[in-house]
Amino acid sequence: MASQRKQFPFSDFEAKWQSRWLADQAFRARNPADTDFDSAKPKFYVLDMFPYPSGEGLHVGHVEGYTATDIIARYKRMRGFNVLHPMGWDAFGLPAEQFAIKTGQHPRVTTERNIERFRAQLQSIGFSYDWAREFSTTDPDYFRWTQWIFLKLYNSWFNPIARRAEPIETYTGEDADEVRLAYVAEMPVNWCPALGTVLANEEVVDGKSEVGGHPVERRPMRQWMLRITAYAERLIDELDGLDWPEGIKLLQRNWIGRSEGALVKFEIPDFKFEIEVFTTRPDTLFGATYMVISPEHPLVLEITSPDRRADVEAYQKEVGSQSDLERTELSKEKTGVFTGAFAINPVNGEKIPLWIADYVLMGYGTGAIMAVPAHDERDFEFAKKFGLEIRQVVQESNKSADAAEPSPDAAFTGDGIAINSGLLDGLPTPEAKIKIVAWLEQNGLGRGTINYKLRDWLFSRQRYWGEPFPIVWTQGRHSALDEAELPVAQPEMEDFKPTGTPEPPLSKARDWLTYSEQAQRETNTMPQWAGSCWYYLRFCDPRASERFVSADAESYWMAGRAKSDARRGGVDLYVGGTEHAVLHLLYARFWHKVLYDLGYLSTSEPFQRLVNQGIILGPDNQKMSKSRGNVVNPENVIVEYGADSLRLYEMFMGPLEQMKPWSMKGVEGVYRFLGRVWRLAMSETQEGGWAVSPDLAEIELTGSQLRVAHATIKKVTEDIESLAFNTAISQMMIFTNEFVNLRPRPVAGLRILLPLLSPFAPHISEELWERLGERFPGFEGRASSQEWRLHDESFLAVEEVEYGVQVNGKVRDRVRARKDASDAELEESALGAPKAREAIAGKPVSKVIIVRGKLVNIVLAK
RNA sequence: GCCGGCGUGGCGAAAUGGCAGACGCAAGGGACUUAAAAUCCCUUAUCUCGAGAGGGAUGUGCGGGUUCGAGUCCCGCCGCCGGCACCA
Repeated sequence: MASQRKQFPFSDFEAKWQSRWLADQAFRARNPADTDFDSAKPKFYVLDMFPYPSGEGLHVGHVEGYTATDIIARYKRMRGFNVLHPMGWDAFGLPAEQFAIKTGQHPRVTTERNIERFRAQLQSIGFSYDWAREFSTTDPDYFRWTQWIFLKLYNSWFNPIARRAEPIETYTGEDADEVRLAYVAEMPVNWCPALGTVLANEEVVDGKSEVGGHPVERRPMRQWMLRITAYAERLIDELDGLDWPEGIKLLQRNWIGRSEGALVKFEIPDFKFEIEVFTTRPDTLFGATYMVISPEHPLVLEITSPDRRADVEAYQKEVGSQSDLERTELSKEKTGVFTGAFAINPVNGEKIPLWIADYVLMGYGTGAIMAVPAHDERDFEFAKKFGLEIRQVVQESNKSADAAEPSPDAAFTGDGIAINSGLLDGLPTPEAKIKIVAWLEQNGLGRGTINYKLRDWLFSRQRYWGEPFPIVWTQGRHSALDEAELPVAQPEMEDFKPTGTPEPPLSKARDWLTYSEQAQRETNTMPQWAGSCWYYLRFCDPRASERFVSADAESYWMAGRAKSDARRGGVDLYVGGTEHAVLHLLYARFWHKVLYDLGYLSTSEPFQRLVNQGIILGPDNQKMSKSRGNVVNPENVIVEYGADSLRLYEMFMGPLEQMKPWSMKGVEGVYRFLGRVWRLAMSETQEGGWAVSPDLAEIELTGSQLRVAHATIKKVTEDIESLAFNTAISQMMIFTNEFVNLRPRPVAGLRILLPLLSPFAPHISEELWERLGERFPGFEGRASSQEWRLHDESFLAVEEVEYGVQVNGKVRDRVRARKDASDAELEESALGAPKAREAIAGKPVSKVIIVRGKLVNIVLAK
């Protein structure tokens, strides 16, 4: 293909337009504080998930989402919006650090080189970013404010009454360190020896690190945590107003994992205390025949009777040595041991045995459960194995009492009618829940509560290439640095390899470590998520030096359409991959809410509308991967077919959100289409160059040409609004096919087409617009700076419409009718159509249904 | 196992409950050309009747249902993809 004659000389003009756009700052967005700011224009903030600039370079998956947002950005500018369309780099991260360790080069060097390459690649596709706003999360001017936000978290607490974050000074309790949104805790964490760092739960997949697939073990370590659990409720509730895919909202809801239930106190008679359990089925309390606590529960050894001690300790040891993967092995049989202790079931005073078992997790609820084997599958399995009593207390509503008598061979976990349950007998499950919770509360034995699966966010990493914490330690106590001391940069180090122990690499920087005679710096760094948690805010005002973003810029760009509801606002359109459905999007929402609570932001949600682009598969319908050798490099596509073809193809492949395979033949198809657009305006000269076509003439568009033109304006406009780019392109193909063979050819067609095409294929549109302007009037300025033209409905009207004639729903014939034909006329002409008459075959017609402009359905009597 | 999403020609796909397959790819035929490339035109869901012109039947994963009318709505399955995974 490369050797073939080019359809159009894209390589002669694509780079030209790219450098003109840069030189002219053509896509510069003005802030309210700028002198040339136009306050009459509405704003539109359209954002991409900024890339990690890896050594691999840009991927076709990046191009997909970035092209979609670029079309929107260019379109909105033409519709008269003040458009913010920025790009930057999420450049802290493990790959750069690991590459640096391997090669001995400083991560800053490789990071800068990768950024150069990414920027050049993005510019070679003609994206209309405001490059004056570019920054990297690794810039000290940026991470200074990342650290500043950390200090805000550190110096705040969540007031459960007001349900929002407040400055720590408003906390009246004894120890502020217990409630800070950023805190230090000794807890079991995911330690990855191969990477030499701890990882967040979210970064561990199947017991292995998400990056690199190295084994991860659990070990207790002292770590920085962020109290995201305080926001669990709001993070769920405030999803409601967002224009996000329902599936993504659901993923977040499930991740946060809200469960309504009750905390119930079980007295341990041999000791002075009670153990509390969380249950979602308090209505089954009468069926609780034993109790299980997690092997890691702090009270285990205290309650264990002397004769059971050896067994219990052995079991704890066994469980402790297991990896997460082994422990959660699904097919695994239930294990556990009896502690020798008993608990009292508060509803009936029964003494029930207290076991430990690894199916009860310390991290969820209270780390203790009441076991109701008749109505919980796990408890059932456990009870069967260890011969514990199974007592039925809920009866399936549609079964008779006798049928429920014999011990069932499976747990019944659905709703039903309470039986064998004293005061609850006869009540349906939902009512039984309410009644028993009220009873527990009256008797001080428990209370209704809501529990969340979400855990606090493990926020420290043992890495070099990340934001250092603005924290110093003095005699074992942490304290915050003053804001004036920011940024805290990493020290220059020769050796930033992991230490092989949980000691972070920064601990090797002796001079840097020493803050003062008494105080030493915190040596952990922040995770990569930190930088991406607020970059969309910085884009509003990337050079702000007095504040993380100036208030006027923030309130302008993040404002919502509906002034009545502060929540509705933020980025107007955010496009990226589903892989960030829970992590980045949850973390960013959390930070945003904290900053909102503290009064720094004007909206409580960062991203009003979210769209996920689908994955692009290799030509073999498999996920692209180096090992499969099916990776398509966008650079090669640009060389062979040009940037416009790449953009257009990725939008033409299918619906944006759908997964779809790559096809080079498909690229050639849109490339040929662009060739036809080119030849609409240009003809080849004797010398093999191109000149404005002599076939072009100032002639009036015919009625049918006007109809196609306005149908195209309408379709393209509507389809851009609904992100249905594939069908917008189809319509422009129809338009082009209509005009390409006309001689003479009305130049007016190009005046309509080129601006429509310019958001999709900006280079060719600008080039043709400019060259046509040398011969014809009406091509002033640039294609991309024309006002977006709207269609005129009157041109779409047709004189005569063809109707399908159905008999009993089957098309038998077709008739033509005047546009304004009456229903009676339509019916008459349909009944008279020869094929229809044949199908009717003299049978009586019971009714006739007319769908204006479409069809007539003749329904025969049965 | 639970929760989502998706099943339409040879392929990517299109279709406010209203004539299924627009647009593109591939394939076949033709025009132009010394020839090729490029370009342009025609055909192309499946089966079937017909010499032909032109008909007929079937068809949106499978089985039911609602409706004058279902790819689209409802119920029950099957398959693929994604997420969660002992969360009490």
